[in-house]
Amino acid sequence: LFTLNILINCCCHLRKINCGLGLFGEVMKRGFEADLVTISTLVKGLCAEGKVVDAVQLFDKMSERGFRGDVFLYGFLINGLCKIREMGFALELHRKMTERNCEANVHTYSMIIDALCKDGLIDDAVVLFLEMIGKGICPDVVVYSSLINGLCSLGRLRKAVRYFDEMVGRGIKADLVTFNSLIHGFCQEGLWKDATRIFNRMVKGGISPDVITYTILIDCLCKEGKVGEASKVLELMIKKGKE
RNA sequence: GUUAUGAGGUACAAG
Repeated sequence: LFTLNILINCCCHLRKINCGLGLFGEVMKRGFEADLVTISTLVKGLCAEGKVVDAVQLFDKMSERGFRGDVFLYGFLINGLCKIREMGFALELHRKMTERNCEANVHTYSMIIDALCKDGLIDDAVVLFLEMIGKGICPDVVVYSSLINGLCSLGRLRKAVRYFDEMVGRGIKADLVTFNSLIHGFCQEGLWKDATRIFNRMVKGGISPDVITYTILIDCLCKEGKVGEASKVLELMIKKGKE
């Protein structure tokens, strides 16, 4: 069975999930029982090729036979469903997971919260966020950044800043992605001065801007017609790159 | 011994 699992994994890496499924069928016929790793590997492979629906079906079929998944397997499925924006199914699976005594973790919540934010369903995301805290699961920088990013893309900057402060208040350090999201949010509203202020705060906090940070600022400044400012940022970037 | 140095967050452009 270990051999089978390794072979299936090879198929997945080669993006040949059908070969993996073939092996799986062959071995099942010979009376072997697939285990958690077999199913997880197949599910992951299917999701990687965008065949999320097949992955869910496989999982359901195995579940009928008494198979029990773990948080990781549920995580793979939820990840797949979130990527294709099947949030109804993702939420349902998340609920089922809990019912089956498989506790959700920060990753499963994170994937769902992020996907809801991307769909502009911030309020639903916040419900999940509160539910998570209620269960004693601590949101991390990724969860907060997802919310902040979601709020920023809707232009709800006040709220975004509130979550930022709440996060810092909890002792969670904002990272590069968090700052990039905030800077981008302010830029989108044309508030490039505030964006620059946040940029400076980030640098003071010891976080080095990356190419994305500079792209956000330069893009925004150019679109605002502040080409002079933009070239200053560009120069700064080049100078920093040489340090 | 296997999925597993494992699953989650940010820009522009392209499509």
